[in-house]
Amino acid sequence: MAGERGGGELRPLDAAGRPVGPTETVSDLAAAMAAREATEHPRWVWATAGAIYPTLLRAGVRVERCHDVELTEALLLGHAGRWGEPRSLAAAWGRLTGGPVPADPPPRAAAPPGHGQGALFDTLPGPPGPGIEALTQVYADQLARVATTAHPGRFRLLVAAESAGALIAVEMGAAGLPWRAEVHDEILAELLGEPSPVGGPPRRLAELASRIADAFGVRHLHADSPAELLKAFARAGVELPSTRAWVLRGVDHPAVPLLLEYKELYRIWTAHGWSWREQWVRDGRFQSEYVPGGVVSGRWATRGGGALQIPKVIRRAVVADPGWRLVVADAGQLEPRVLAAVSGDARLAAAGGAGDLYAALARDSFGGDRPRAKVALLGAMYGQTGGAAVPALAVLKRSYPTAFGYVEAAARTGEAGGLVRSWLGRTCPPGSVGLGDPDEGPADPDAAADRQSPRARAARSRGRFTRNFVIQATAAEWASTLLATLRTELAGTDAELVFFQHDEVVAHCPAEQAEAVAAAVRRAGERATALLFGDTPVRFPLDLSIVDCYADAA
DNA sequence: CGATCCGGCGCC
DNA sequence: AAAGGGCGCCGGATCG
Repeated sequence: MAGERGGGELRPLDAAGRPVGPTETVSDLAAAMAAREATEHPRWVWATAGAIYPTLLRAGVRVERCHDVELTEALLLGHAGRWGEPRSLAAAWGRLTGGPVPADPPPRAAAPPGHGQGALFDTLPGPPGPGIEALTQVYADQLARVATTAHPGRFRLLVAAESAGALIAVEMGAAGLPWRAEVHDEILAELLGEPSPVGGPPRRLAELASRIADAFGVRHLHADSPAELLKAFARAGVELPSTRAWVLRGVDHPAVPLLLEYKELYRIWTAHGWSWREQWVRDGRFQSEYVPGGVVSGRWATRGGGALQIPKVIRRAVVADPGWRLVVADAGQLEPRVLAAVSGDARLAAAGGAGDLYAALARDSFGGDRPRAKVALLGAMYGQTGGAAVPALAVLKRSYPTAFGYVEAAARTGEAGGLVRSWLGRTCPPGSVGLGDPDEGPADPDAAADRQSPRARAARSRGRFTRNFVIQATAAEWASTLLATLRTELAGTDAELVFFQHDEVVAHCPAEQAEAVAAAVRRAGERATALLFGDTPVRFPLDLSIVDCYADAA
């Protein structure tokens, strides 16, 4: 329990969360924790890693394990169908004791490196938080609540993985992703031309903008304004529902290819251009902030810099330090493999034992047509109802009824207003009642889908969400279990985890350790599979690359 | 004027 | 191949 000025309180607990010794007040919490870490390897129970671990890391203290009360509270509240209630230690304490339940503080804004980073550790001495007694009792209560879940063993794994994720997120944020500013500059110059000295669009964008205006026969056109574009197209006799790229691709007009290029480059300029680099890259590292559990499905989110949306062309700027390597691991076909494992469909599981699940599926049931097999499986997991996927979906339904039934059941539950859970017990949020606004809806009244009532459309949308949730959330669990295991595996090496994106992890390590790190990633993948699914025939192969540059990863 | 919504697109 | 699930972030448009 952290106090002011680096002091704090410590209390030893047993496995059930009962105190087994007196509370000790220390003046240097980091030092006291470091000492115990070295000798006892405890699981630290604290309100939340984000509030204390950055300070500890800065003091040179790494901890092996923790129990994150806030993240656990969120998981338990969700499981109990109480999504959205405050999750802080103080709130949990209030619910436990019948005291006040404070609202959670609003999420902090992203803090670019070197600007207000202090918010992470120089916390203003606000009102004193709940004391160590509250922490102890809430922890014991959480353990008891976990034991009452449908699958306590799985939920314990979920809590452990989520808590480990909280540690990794802080460490990864502190490490940063190796980033070569001069390479980034070269990419930008190549794509965009020279930056404008006055801060306007760079040369190639300006040229494209004027050519687009020419193509419409006007003097000026705001090419990044959808409204203006729609008007311009309308004047040219082309009525469009939107200016999305895939809509434009079907339009025959001389401005279209220019616009598509403009959109692509404009995005890079605004989202990952020079000013982005100045804001987010410091001392050769892109420093974002990772938020485990930031997405309802359990995927991580990030705050700042759009770390999970780095365009592929920009990844050339991600380069290992001299003498170091990047070990990049990507779990291929993760979501269909998850479906194979959780559904208990023996035939699909057998296909999941292959290195290429789609190919095996195609051989088994689609006459060798791999693209068709892929469309069918993706369509089943995302809830596709139209287009070319429909006949393929029928094949899937006939040949893999158990797997098909699994996602269908999740969809039906969602459509009926029910909740679904991941394999380890993460629960989807409830749908907002009355979501379907009768006024809204696509303009075209002839389209069959729009003849449905808004209520029915909302229900179908909800069904697609719950259908996907059971897969996406379980995939996130597999990935975070891998990550937690990998972190333990790497404890004795110089490797640092520097990036994690849903089903992909990047470690940065001395070249001579790269093979060992790659082997550790493989072991971590096998361990994650065994921890989640036990003795399953489904394999979860990893595409592994040892590279200098992220863009060179397979 | 700032706050918020929306269209659009990057990633998985 | 089709346009479906999850996000964060940008600029423009609009609201108060």
